[in-house]
Amino acid sequence: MTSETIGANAADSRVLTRVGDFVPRDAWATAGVRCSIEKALDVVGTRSAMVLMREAFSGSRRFDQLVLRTGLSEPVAAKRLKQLVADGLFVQQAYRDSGTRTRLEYVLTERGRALFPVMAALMQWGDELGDGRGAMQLFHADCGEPVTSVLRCAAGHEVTLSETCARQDLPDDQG
Amino acid sequence: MTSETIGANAADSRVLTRVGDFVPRDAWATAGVRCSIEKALDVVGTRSAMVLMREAFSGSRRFDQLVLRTGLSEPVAAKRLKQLVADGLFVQQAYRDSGTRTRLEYVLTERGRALFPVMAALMQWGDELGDGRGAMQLFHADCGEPVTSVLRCAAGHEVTLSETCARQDLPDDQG
DNA sequence: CTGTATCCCAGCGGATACTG
DNA sequence: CAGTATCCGCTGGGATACAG
Repeated sequence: MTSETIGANAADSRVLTRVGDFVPRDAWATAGVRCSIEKALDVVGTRSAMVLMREAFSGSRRFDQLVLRTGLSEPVAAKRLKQLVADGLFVQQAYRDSGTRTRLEYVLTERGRALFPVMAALMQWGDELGDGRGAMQLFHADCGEPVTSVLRCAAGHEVTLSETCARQDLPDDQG
Repeated sequence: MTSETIGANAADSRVLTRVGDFVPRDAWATAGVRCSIEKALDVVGTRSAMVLMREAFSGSRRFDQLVLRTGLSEPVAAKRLKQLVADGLFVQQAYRDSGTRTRLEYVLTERGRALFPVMAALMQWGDELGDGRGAMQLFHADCGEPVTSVLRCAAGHEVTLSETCARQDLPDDQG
């Protein structure tokens, strides 16, 4: 069975399928809707965007540091940072260090910080590629245990791929 | 403090920093190591790879379905699928439907399936962009509750960004 | 049905030089 | 220090036509 009603919260007219089954139709393309994955990739779909976010999570805030530590060229970093500010992942905040000059630094917004689970999951997946050189492991500061990205439902269950269903919010003109 | 020892598991010589603090140096570039993020992006860093994975998780296995439902052109889909097979995210499996002909279908490997938390996290993040059209919500099949991507430590604690530390495995020649 | 071959264009990203 | 201007090569991706 490819489409069914599972659980009270899902009892509506929208498309609900077990992940791994077929969804009923070419929903995205037919509806002229960009799916969430594509919308996300419009913002962080480039290597430069991702490595800048990575460095931002590592604490870099100043332009020269971001350039140095990402290995990007200045023009690329500047262009991408400008786009990321426009997309609301960074804000530019004035700050002044010991000297007198006031400078701007790139500070993650809530939307930018919300990308952390994506980065963590991607990092975890990337660690398992290749020889393990350059691996980065995350830890819980409070207890020291390693941190992984998992799927969890609102009832607190840890959910695997095969236990997951998907519901698409399609436009009104869907039959 | 930017570098410290937190918890027993982290008590070694590698770089350990609170996420959000600075790591001590330009570790990636200096060491000539591609970080896990970049390694992951080498494989799934393109829009075509991501939408093909999305459709694979939705159950598409045949070439024509993957082409139709991703909206990619055949040449792009073929090239990317070939690369994803080479990278071990898909295997091509023979199957035969009611007719007599044997065909190949693209089946996710364990490595491919391991990308699901990334896709789920990215989908979740992308849902919060824009007008909500095309949003896709995941549910736990067993209880119907919505599923989200979270960070969890081995001790079972749910971990936020500010509670997370990172340890980098740098090459031996690091001082 | 499952691709391949060819051609084309747009965008990413690097190098270099320059500005406030 | 924090970018901008310009130029250029590479790759991603689409269109079309063709092949097993």
